[in-house]
Amino acid sequence: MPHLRRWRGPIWRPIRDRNGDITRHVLPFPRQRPLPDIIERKQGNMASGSAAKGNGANDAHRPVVTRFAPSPTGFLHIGGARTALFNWLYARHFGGKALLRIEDTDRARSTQEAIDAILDGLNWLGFDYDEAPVFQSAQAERHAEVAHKLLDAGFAYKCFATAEELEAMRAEQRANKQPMRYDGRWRDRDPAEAPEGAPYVVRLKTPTSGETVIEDAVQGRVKVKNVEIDDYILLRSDGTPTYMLAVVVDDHDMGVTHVIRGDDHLNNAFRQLPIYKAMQEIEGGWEEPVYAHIPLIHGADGAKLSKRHGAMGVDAYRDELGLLPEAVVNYLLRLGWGHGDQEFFTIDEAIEVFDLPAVGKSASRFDFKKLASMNGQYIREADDARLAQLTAPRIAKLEPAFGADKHIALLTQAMPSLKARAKDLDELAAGALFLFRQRPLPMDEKAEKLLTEDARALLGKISEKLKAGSDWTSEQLETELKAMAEERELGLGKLAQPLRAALTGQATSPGIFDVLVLLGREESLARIDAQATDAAKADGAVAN
RNA sequence: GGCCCCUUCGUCUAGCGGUUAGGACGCGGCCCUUUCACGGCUGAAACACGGGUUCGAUUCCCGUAGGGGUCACCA
Repeated sequence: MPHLRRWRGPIWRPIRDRNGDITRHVLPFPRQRPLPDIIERKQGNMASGSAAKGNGANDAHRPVVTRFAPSPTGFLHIGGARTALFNWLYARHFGGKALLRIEDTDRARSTQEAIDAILDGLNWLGFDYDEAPVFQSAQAERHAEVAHKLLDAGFAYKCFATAEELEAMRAEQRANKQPMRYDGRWRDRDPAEAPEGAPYVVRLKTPTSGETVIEDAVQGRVKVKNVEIDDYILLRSDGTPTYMLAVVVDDHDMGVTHVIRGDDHLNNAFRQLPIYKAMQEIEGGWEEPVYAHIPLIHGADGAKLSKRHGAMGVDAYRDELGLLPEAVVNYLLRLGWGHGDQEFFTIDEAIEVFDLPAVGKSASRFDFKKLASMNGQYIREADDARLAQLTAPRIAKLEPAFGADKHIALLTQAMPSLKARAKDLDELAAGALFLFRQRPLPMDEKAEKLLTEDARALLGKISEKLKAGSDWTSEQLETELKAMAEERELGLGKLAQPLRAALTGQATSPGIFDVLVLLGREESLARIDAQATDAAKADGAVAN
């Protein structure tokens, strides 16, 4: 038996900031805490002398801080949504902080539209964050500052190689089947040898011997030889920071203790660690985070989920697929993570039991069928009024006569019998449509088939009988129609199916007595009479 | 190609040396039934392969194969 809970609606939404030329987003949270709080705590840790000892298991001495760091070059897709979920759950589980950072250092590819979509998506899924989101682009000066500290302390150097030069280098490496990486040509060269005023990038001086070990909270112990890590770029020739520098600086400045992200970043961790180590040496207080690289989600065919591969924005799951956010979250939770045989979790249960050791190590495929099934379960458990609200706009698109204000009550009333038959909001809308159709009622093919001559004659009798009846209740109608079927030695189905066709224009619908009651006496009789063979038979639909 | 990661039913997963290898989605059957659903019961369906370690491997180790990720002045 599923343990379901009413989903609480969004608690926050993006708003625009008025000062400056950049439009910012602020999350109006109650949970906000001032930044100095973090800084003090971190310094306290330093003083206590508990040096960052590799990235062991969860460092109990540091309150958990996680972050979700999407780059706004596209919409929030399903893989990002799951990363966000895991980060959020982990923080909530340990009573820590969940933070959000927009990785918009690539100004050319970042768009406001994408930022809005991401915030909107997170909002829809129900994730709240403890501080206003950090915009990475706004930290550029800080990133450069760190780069210069690295430079001054000899952990980084200036590289004057031109783009053409590097391309030639790579071509040669490719030709010789050598690993393609920067060869460190400016690592030990005197900058004075560079042409006067030539542009340069700042590269990190990574260790050339030994190996780096990461105790990943999901992947376990992973080792990489340091020769594999090249001297990558920290600062571009225009002085702007690269992603590799920015993540580390921002994670440090935000006090992030647990970096939970897709395992496409696993290799990056080995490149980022040297920055922590260098900065730790330079100024201290740069404790390495715990890494948790979660496996990617693949499409149904096993290939990486991409834009053209079923990786729609989460808004499409809401708008186009008509799914409930709690179903999407629950499905995502069970992709790559398990808790015994349990399939359904309320968000509170998820917070209660979620932890990293139960995250699997292998990639998983996205299965729409299972998502749909889960969504059906959640629809059946969902509040009727809420479902009516969500369904109304979809009905309006199908039937112009539908008006939410005047029909919402009926829709809500019908919901209990409608929702057992739907897996998403579109099916709900389709199933509800007959209630709001105008006469003459359109008949689908199967309904037409049911309305034989005999059936139409029978409808006439039914009409007579029902007109004579007093109460228009489910019980009363059932009694009358069953009695009628018995009199005529017919199965109830012989009676009910033509009736259903006349009332709904379809061969399938909710229970016939429910339909009768929902439609009401007047409308029901009108629809029956429109199909019944009467004295004057005007073939087909007769408007009343 | 170098490096890194992964491998239980078709799919998502449970299992953490000894199990009739469990659950869920999907699929088949039956029941319920006025239709369609819902619900209930039930069936078919998996440890990639080869070596070790061990009294005993799905489980631990090493290979092979297959899959994935990553190698930018993108993030």
